[in-house]
Amino acid sequence: MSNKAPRGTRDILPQEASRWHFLEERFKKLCYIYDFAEIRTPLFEETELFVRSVGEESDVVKKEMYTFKDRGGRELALRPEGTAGVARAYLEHGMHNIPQPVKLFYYGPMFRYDRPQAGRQRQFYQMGIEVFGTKEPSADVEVIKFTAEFFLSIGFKNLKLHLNSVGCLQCRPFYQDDLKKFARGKLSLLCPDCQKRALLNPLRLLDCKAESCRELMKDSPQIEDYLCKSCHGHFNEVLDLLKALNVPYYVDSRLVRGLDYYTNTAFEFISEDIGAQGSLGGGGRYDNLVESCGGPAVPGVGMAVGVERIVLAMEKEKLWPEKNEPEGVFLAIDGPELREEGLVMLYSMREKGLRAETDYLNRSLKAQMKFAHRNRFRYVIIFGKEEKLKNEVKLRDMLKGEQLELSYEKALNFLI
RNA sequence: GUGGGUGUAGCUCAGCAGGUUAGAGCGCCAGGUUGUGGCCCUGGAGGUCGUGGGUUCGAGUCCCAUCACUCACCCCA
Repeated sequence: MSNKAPRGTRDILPQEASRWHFLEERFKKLCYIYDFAEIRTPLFEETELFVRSVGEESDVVKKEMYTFKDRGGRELALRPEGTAGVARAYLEHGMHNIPQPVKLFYYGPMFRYDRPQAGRQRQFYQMGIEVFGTKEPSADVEVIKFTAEFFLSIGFKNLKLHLNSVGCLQCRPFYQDDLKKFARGKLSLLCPDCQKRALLNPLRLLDCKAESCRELMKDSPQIEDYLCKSCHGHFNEVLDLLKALNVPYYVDSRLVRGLDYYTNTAFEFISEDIGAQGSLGGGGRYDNLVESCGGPAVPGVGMAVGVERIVLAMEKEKLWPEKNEPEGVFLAIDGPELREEGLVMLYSMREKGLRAETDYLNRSLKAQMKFAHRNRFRYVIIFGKEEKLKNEVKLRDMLKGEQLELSYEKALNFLI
């Protein structure tokens, strides 16, 4: 026992939790406006689901999953991302047989065993949306536009939308091959990581951070020259629609994503000021995902945003509103013999829906006043011997510093 | 998994080159003010100096290990 939250996890204390509520509310409101319906899937799934969808060779599966065997011998894994579980649920409940597209949103914790750093934890929260059942570029745009609107609605003005197409299963292999060939010629000059990438995951060669590698890869083959006709057309239409909708974007031919299921459109919303892990959210199209989970060939497109990263970035950019105004009533009961009568008042205030609180430690009036002030109550009702004799209470406005004497009933009427 | 930085009170940090009872500010509690918050003053509570070894007459201070935090790589939200 160390009395510490496990590595890579942390507590969201009340002050921060209220910020999370704000984000959740905005997200859910937008989902309602865009007609996405909520789905809640389990926090763990069969390990195999993630292996098949996210990809056997991906880092997420190879080294970041929390896997375990339950008492029945089932191989399970805490979900490292949200899409796979939603796709599984889509299949399991035959949602491919209802009118398409099916638009779902989710919200909750994800788990990846990775070394924590700024904006990266082992348990982190994502809010995401998915559109199943259409290949149309307008669906990609729906998801991107939603994300752009979401970030705008919470105050971001400087996020960059990076956009790319990673092609499909037909055209991507040609590109990957040529990229490999290109890299092979310079293998000895590349950094050790890139030497591995050249063999295993050539697309990753494109976004190496080493300056020397960037220089070497400068003249590498470009994905856009390899996109097949349909991928090319798809991508261009996405771009046209974004233009028409005034969503600014930046075509980043080096943008690749780590989850194997992506096809065609890939995008990320990037913040400049929260350190190395600057992606606040991202997503793309996954036309082979449902099929590779053993279902029919249902196309899809979706995205997820990281709550911790958004909170971080909003702090950096000072997007959080100032402390809220004092509100509610604190009932200062001065004298233990008045407690019973006071509590009746307290609960009657709460019945009326007022934020009402009292002291539970038999503290002095002074201490109670201090507490009311610190805890941002707008009013204090003082109920002591003096008031009891006159059958009155004092109602103090903590903001104005004024107070008046009146009956409790009148005070209550004033407050509600 | 790899590398750098950091771990002293609830929080932010001092602690000089190893030397008696470990400090400050903020916060908390109480009093100054016989019932009234904010400002001011006084007092009080609160510390296994991350943990475990080692060096030394003596370790918060030096060494090693370990854990955690942090930043970066890898990768991603």
